[in-house]
Amino acid sequence: MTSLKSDFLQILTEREFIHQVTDLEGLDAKMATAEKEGALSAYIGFDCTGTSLHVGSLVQIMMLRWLQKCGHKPIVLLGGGTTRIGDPSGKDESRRLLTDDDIAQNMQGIRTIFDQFLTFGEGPTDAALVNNAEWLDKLEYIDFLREIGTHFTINRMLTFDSVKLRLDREQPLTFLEFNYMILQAYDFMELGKRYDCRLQMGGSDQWGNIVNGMELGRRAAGLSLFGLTTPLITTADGKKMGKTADGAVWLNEDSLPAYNYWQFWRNTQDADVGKFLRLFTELPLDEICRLDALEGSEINEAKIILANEATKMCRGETAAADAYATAKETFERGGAGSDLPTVEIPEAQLAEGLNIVDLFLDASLGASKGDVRRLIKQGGAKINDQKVESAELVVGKKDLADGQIKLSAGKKRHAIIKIS
RNA sequence: GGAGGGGUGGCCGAGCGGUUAAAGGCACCAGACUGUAAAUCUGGCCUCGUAUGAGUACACAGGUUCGAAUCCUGUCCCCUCCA
Repeated sequence: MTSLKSDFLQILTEREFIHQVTDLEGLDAKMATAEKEGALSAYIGFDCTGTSLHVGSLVQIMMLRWLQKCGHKPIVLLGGGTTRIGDPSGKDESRRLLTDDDIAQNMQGIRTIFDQFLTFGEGPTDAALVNNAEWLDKLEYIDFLREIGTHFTINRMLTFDSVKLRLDREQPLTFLEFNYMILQAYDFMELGKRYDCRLQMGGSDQWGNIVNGMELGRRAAGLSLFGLTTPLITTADGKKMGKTADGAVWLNEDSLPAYNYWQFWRNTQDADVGKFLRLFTELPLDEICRLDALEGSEINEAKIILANEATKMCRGETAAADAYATAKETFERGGAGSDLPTVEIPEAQLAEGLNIVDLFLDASLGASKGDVRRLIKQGGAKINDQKVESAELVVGKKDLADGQIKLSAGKKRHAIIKIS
């Protein structure tokens, strides 16, 4: 592999962040100069379709973080404007339109995530958070068409995957959605003009959109722009990363408690440990190399480090430490750590006695009564680490140990019952 | 506009009058083995009931029949071919 002159691209390459780059040498030269003489600005756009982002966006966020570390300026572009349209890329049907209130609320949630990963401010390498509604909402239709629309041919737009997918399947693609790519291209140009932003990064599905933006920037504003995409991150068994059966792995504490976030990383399969350490932690590569080489049960050490590092970055030092302590207490000593999900029930109710099945349901350790009964029948239900033998069991105050009751469903799911 | 095919459980997909809560696969849950891996094996996987059982369910609404996912009628949606 050729060695790169810029720290940023060197790191990204070594850690396997890069899928495609429009002009690697050109960009490398530019970044290398910028690293000596002043920051280069680069941006990644994020949709505001939910109140949080999930692990799928973490690769992009990590790139922005590295960018900042290497002395450049990361720009987080929130799609306050474009989310009003909805990106058709990779979707075979239209999404329902979000209301402006939804979008505003989603932006609020997403913003807090970036505060964890980046340093914002006014300085040359401080991150900036920009909302594309700032310029998109103000567009005048005819002016826009004359200024921007002339640079796009329908012939070319029809060749884009996002469009082709719909047309091939005879799924409707509305004119509204058809415009998405133009607006994203316009974003890039606008950021180039306003913030001297030269590089757009994104997932591999954004390649087309990014290239469009570069071309528009060149034609309409004479800017020389660059694009870079990351590969789609999959797990060793070929699944899209970050989607578990219970749903997405969210980055916001409100959507997913730190303990669960930690557990997600801790449960990484062996084959993915090295890859994840490279992408989602900032440990030095030789350290990662050492950890990745661990075999047998020793690799668990690497998984713990992965979980600690990833959680620290996303949720902060304390949250990571608590999650780790709880995991240690629960799994290594068979106790009950304080970070486990806790449910409070009134003292009177417990004094009367509660059926074990209902208790499990209250603690969200089962989907239905039948589900909990099955669990008990198969020997997966435990109360204070004692196997529950019968679904008839009535739980009362006598079961309190240290003022709480520990329930377990299988080896990994635990909950604490406390008196309110 | 014309002709044909189809809509089944989280997904894929069999069934085409009774033995069908519905084969098989995937996903998921538990157990065993382990390392809170992976792979494998075992059991489970609509709801309620300890259970014999009951209630819902095969796009939707009606009908035929002792009995319907299976037959008929209407409605909605999808696909393929022709114009």
